Amino acid sequence: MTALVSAAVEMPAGKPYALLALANDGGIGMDLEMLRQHVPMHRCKHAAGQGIYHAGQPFQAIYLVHAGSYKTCELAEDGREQVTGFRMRGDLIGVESIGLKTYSCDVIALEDSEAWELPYPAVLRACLHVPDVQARITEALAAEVRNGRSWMLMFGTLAAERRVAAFLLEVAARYARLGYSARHFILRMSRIDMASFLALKHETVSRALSRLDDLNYINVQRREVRVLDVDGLRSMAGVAVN
Amino acid sequence: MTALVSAAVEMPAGKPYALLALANDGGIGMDLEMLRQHVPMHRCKHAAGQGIYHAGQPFQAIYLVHAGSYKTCELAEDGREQVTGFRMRGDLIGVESIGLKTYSCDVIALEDSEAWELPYPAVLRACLHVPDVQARITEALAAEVRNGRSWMLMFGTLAAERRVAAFLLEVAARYARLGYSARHFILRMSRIDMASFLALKHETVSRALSRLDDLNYINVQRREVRVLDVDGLRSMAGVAVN
DNA sequence: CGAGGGATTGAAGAGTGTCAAAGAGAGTGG
DNA sequence: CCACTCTCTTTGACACTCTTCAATCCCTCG
Repeated sequence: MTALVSAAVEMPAGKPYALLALANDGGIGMDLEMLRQHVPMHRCKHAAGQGIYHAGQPFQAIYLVHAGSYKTCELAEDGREQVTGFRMRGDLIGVESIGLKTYSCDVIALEDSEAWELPYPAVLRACLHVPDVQARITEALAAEVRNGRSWMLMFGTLAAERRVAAFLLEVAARYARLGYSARHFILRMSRIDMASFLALKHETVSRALSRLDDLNYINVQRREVRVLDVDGLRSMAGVAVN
Repeated sequence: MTALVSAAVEMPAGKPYALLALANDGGIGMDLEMLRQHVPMHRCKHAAGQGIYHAGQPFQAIYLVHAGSYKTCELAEDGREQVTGFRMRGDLIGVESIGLKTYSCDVIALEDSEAWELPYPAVLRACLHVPDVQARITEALAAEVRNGRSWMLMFGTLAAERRVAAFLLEVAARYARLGYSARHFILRMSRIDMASFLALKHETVSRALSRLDDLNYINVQRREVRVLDVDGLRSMAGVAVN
């Protein structure tokens, strides 16, 4: 059973990709090979739970997720913690710290994952030699700002259940964009991480998922999700059903 | 009384400034005069309630707030609405829409205000001729991403009262950065806008302010705020008091 | 096989939201 | 200049969602 599921949703990490995508805002086209000529890319593997970088460490590079998935975490002085996003294949990590001496957040692998390290000085040099690199980064950052604001809209206007529905639709859309099934997938993050991101408690998330299951909008068993009624989810998330 | 207050907190809009600051992340230094040589800046006045631009209109320019204040609003397909930020003198507006054909949100004046329009094609040209312009915009965008994430941390981890306390401290800090009093200021936005931004209802914001008043952390009368106990506010907002 | 973390579910309580009413200012028109 | 209107704000009472605390179950990993 578990093996079957894995086969159905496993990511073909070896498949080459030519898009540099960021967050949830569609692919940002850039010729990876051209970039590679100017920027030495180091492959970095991370075990589940391991960090790419932590807040306070010197900012030296940005990262491109190659396989697996990561969470970004914001930390407060008094110990409060907040998951601010999840990154998967094609997402850029670390751009939020551009302009700072040190990284502003933590990035932690949710599973065994791999990211490519792009030393920032080399990226800056590439901006001068490779057309569009600078513009792409700018647009990617703008997309990330928009992304954050659309999550604000969700937090501010949707109740718990609807928030969870919106989250599932977003996850499904991201899988679809990567070429995987939007109808059947495995959540990479724990209920606790999901709850933190959604500004809820993990029990509330669990209950919301159970209720979506009861409504036959989805079928959920621990981290495995099957979407049964996309329109039901959409109307719940406040998205036009057409 | 009202006149006295106005005098105490009025903004000397005529005072020239040499910093291009964005959002809440400190000033981004840039030589405005040098920029002006390459970018024609049109002064745009907006009456209270009037919009600079609305979601869906063609993206043609970014704006630099010169006087007054604005709110940015995100809109959902089903009519839900969310205030995502407040902008004041020195803040850049419109950068979130870079890379799009149309603006992604609404920007509305909270009072009679003035913004300088910077046509985006001219800004792009300036990037080629004026050193650092591109880098400044990139860093400003990165700062905006960080800013959004720190608000996420606040939403996700602070209860209503503490959220309001954090908001007041942030407003105070912004006034201080502009050279005004951090101890005595006028909120430019309605309780409803404040509540939307904080993901609360306006009655809850009103009650939270009343309670902060009862605790003698602040003194509030409609939109006029006096900060009496900064440390009290800070500890409530989860910020180190030292 | 046991240990431990993650997930689910229940019951009770706190914190916000909702609904309603009333007061205070600002702006308008007579 | 004053009365009037309208919006914004405040406050109360009550309802309800979400959180808290707790117990149980399940899966994974050593």
